[in-house]
Amino acid sequence: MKTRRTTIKDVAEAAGVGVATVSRVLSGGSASPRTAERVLDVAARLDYRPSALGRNLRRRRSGGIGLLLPDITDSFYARLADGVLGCARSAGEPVVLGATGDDEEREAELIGTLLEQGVERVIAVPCGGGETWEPALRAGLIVVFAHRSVTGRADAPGPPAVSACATVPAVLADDRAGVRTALDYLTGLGHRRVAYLGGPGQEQRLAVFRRTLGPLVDEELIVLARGSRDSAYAAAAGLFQRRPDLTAVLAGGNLLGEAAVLAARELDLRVPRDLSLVMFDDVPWAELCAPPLTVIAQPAQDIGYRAAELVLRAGDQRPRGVLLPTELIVRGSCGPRGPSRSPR
Amino acid sequence: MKTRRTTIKDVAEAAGVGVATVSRVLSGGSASPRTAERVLDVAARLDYRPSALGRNLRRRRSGGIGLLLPDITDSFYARLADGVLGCARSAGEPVVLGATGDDEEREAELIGTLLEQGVERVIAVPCGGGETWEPALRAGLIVVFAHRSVTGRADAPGPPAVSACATVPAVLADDRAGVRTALDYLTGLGHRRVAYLGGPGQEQRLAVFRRTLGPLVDEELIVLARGSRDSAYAAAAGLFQRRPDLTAVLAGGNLLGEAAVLAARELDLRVPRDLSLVMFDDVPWAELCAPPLTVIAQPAQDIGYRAAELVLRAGDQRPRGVLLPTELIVRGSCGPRGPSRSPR
DNA sequence: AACCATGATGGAATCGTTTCCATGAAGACA
DNA sequence: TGTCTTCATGGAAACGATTCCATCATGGTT
Repeated sequence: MKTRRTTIKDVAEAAGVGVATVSRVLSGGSASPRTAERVLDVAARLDYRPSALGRNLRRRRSGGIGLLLPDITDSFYARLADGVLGCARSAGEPVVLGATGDDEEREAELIGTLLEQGVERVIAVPCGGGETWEPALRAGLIVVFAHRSVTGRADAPGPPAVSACATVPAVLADDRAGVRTALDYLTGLGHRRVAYLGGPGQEQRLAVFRRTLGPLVDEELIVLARGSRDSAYAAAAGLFQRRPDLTAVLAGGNLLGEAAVLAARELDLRVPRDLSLVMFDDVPWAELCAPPLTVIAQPAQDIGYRAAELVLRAGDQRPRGVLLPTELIVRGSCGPRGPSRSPR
Repeated sequence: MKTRRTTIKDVAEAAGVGVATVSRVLSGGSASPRTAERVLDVAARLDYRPSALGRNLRRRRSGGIGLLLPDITDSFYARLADGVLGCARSAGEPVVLGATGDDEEREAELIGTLLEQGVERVIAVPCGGGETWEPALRAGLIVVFAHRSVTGRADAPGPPAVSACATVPAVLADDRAGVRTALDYLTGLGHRRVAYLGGPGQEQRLAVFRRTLGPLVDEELIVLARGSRDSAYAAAAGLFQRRPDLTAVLAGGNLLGEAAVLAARELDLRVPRDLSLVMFDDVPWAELCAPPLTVIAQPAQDIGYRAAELVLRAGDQRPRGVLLPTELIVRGSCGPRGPSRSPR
């Protein structure tokens, strides 16, 4: 009993006009008011919905926005996705979601799938570098980076050629200001041994961390985890055990922050008495935590929304990038430097 | 400098065969080993990737899985989505995501978009009833419900016709057992006035709640919120103020649980001394909360994965549904019934 | 009245694939 | 050797839209 969908041809016949006319009426081309009305009427009566399949083939691209995130399970990326979804909905565009797991290979694979699908607009939190994105750009993909951007890797061999990725617009939170504010706050409280607990793709933040801390920076206090919860916990626990003299931690993401709280609790470190903690990204549970966490809020949803706006407004001269403000929200996880747990 | 993609025709020419042969070789049809090798070789050399656009048009459907969720920002749905993503990736299928906001209209709209795109396989946490889904099913959509299923609304007028939705497979957590276990636990601790804080689409749980509690049930202690955080908070705060005699709450989701904790704190109710709390859905922050929350864990990711399996395995006789186990995880948010705050 | 500009209209080509069908070659069997 | 079966193969027809282009009607201008 599967009844064939009504096609443009059906509408044309029923309205007694040619398919070209129907197409024109429906996509706002020129047509006489009388014809237009009749076509619209018939189309409505037959419940005609143009198939995106035919259109896409003809246009040699499928509408739709690709969205590549490290992990949809991470509250930050989920909110970012929500922003994209919101903007896409008002534009009537479907969103194709892919999780990269912060793995270059998987990212490349997903880009391939999108390309195959004819998706040509992508919003990505990139994990791969130029080697991943340059080919995609060459293939005609319209890309907007969100939250992170592809920086010419310092460790890349060969001449520092200007990467095509540099021309990709990026919607970023103002990490620089965020890190600075947090560090000012912590050093203002008297902390001198401040650790950084980072995740993948945080070169930018790390650089600011180093620069801001200046002579106070201690490379041993900088720890990078991979994307997973386990890895984050291991990094935090390892750091705390290795360096009992540290008095404050800046966690570069809510997963890292969670891990820090857990590890601190496990090692019987009292927050904020023994250890002050500032976390990047304000999540709902930051307030529920004991003590409530002091955080650097990032406008995750806005980032997504703006990125979607940018990627949809292709062709126009697009701004090179957008920097959205962060905000330090002081709750209860930081205190003045107490007596160090084990002074050197 | 946009260079046209290589098409099947290019490959055919370069390999000195017909396009039909290339198509056959690439999709595993019959071909002589010699030809096959040559075609494969040429295809690889030209970096040929078949365009999904052409294929989709011909097949009159685009591969891909539609995923309709109330809110990607909710940790539970995010994990569910992650499960779907995992399964879809191993099948090489793209996933089109849509957020319904638990709004029937938006859901219907999204279904329309998917249909238009030629997506014919959908995993949904439905919010609309038969009026939304029946037309979709009639249009040939292959649907699997996740987490909730469409029950014939008791309040629907007309004869209780067997809805086509009843034939849609559903992957559900064992709510019945979850609610029972939680209630047994709470009543075992001596609680008699147990409230239920619910969200949209929880008829099933609510029914079990009423049945299990039996004569103890108090309709005034049953409060339903809409999907948003604000609404959840209002519901919780309202409930706590209205009925200071209640001693335990079962929150039907992590948003509701969060709201309950917040509202309790705001009203200076001590958990678990003044108020015992059990929350549906184990989220990472449940452990970070003060006190750590006792929860009914649901296998969100599995639900997504299994649903994806089911929707991909169309045609085969599919099981009617899958019921996945829940687990009560006892932490610190429940205690014996203390002296009631204001005994009647 | 002849001519031109304008705008509505429909036929047909096109997008890149899959798949039906006809063709021809090669091998099997009597 | 003739016939029949089997199988690889390529041409061509879909699929459903958009869009180029030629045609035709209309109305205004000289």
